[in-house]
Amino acid sequence: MRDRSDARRPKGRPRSHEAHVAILKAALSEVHELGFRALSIDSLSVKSGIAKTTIYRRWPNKAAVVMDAFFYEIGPGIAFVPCEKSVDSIQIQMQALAKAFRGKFGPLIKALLGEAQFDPELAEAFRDRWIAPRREAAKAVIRDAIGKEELRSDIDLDTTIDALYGGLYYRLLIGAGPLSQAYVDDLFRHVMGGLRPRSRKGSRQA
Amino acid sequence: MRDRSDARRPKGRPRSHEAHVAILKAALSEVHELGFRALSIDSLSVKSGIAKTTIYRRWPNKAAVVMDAFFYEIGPGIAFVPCEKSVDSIQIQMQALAKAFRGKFGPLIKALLGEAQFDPELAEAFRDRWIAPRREAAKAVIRDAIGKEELRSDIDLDTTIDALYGGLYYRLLIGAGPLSQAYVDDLFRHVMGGLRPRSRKGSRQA
DNA sequence: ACAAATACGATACGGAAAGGATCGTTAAAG
DNA sequence: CTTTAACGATCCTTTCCGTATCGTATTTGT
Repeated sequence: MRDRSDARRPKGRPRSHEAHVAILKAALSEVHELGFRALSIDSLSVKSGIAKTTIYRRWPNKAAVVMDAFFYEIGPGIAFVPCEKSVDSIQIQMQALAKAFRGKFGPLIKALLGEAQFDPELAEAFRDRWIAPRREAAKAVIRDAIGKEELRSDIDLDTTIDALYGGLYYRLLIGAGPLSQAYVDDLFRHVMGGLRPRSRKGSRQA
Repeated sequence: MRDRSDARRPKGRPRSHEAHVAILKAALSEVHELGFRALSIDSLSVKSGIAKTTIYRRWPNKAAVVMDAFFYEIGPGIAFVPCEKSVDSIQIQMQALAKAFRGKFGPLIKALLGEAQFDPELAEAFRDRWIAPRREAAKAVIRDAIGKEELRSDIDLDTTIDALYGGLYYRLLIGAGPLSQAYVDDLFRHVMGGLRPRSRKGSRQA
């Protein structure tokens, strides 16, 4: 009996999906209750009831497990909701991201980014799977906003994103102040001021 | 014989300054050559010739050692140089910081900030010793700039700093693009646009 | 000169965790 | 019923952490 998928199943015993999910769930509960540092492959093995060797067959280290667990839990993630004014869509998404940072995903993202400072593969995976898709979505919204003349036409998309979101990650990682709703609005307003087209000519920069 | 310092020396054998410096130098060479993760108290002990017990008498863990080593090496750090236009002073300082990030201090700061995600005491020390002094200096310059009407008078100092520097730390820690000179100028211009006083009235935000 | 206080070096120890190796068992395909 | 590959159980080595012990060295106070 073959699977209905087009790629036919390889020969031997297939990997257990139950085991996969059990490990991810164990990773989530451990990382939320005890934190990333206290989590170990050994503890995951005990908690999930899956042998340590099996975990090592699938992931190279605990950071990779937690990364998968993170995406397993967050699913499609924080998306942009369309608004009449595209800049509103950006602001709302920034608030949603900040809210996620304040909630249970904050410590998780902090841990993954912290660990990524020592693990190039983890860093690349984080960029590819978390950062890049959101940046692409943001670019589309910014392009829309430029098209509607809500933003200046001469801005650089990547720099714009960095200016808007840099402060959020800065506060998350450095903790120089709360990631409150008011702060996000402040940050948005401060940066936005320079991104809008000048309503009058003059005041050109050097 | 008592020291010339006003606070009289305590009774017993004083701590060895040579040992102190030897450990910091060993920490620097290890962290630059092998990286933070490969460094251990044991390896520091071997490299410096100082007993492990002595190291533990002075620092709680390797992160604290590396933190002290970092400040030992960077000394007064990256300061603001006065300019005729205060905003130029900010831009120059941002370039200097980015240059430090690109150089040998980049990996060091990455490691300290990465580790700080798991070590609240380290995070606090990093904020108090690295972040806070620079933010204070930046605030003084921004106040000057506001006084000279190079910047709007209604901006918030903290938010302004976050908007300007958030992108730099974002790129350092997430690595979504190079920290090039051109990037820093771009970031500065993008954010600055909204921080300058409007030369004409109108275009007020909601 | 001598006692008290304290740092230093050497050594040993127990524990946690990483990461790999072995091997008998189990679930699929042909 | 054979082949293939995953699984679970177990063992192992290595590294590092952090602490404890103890004899030695250096300083202050009397």
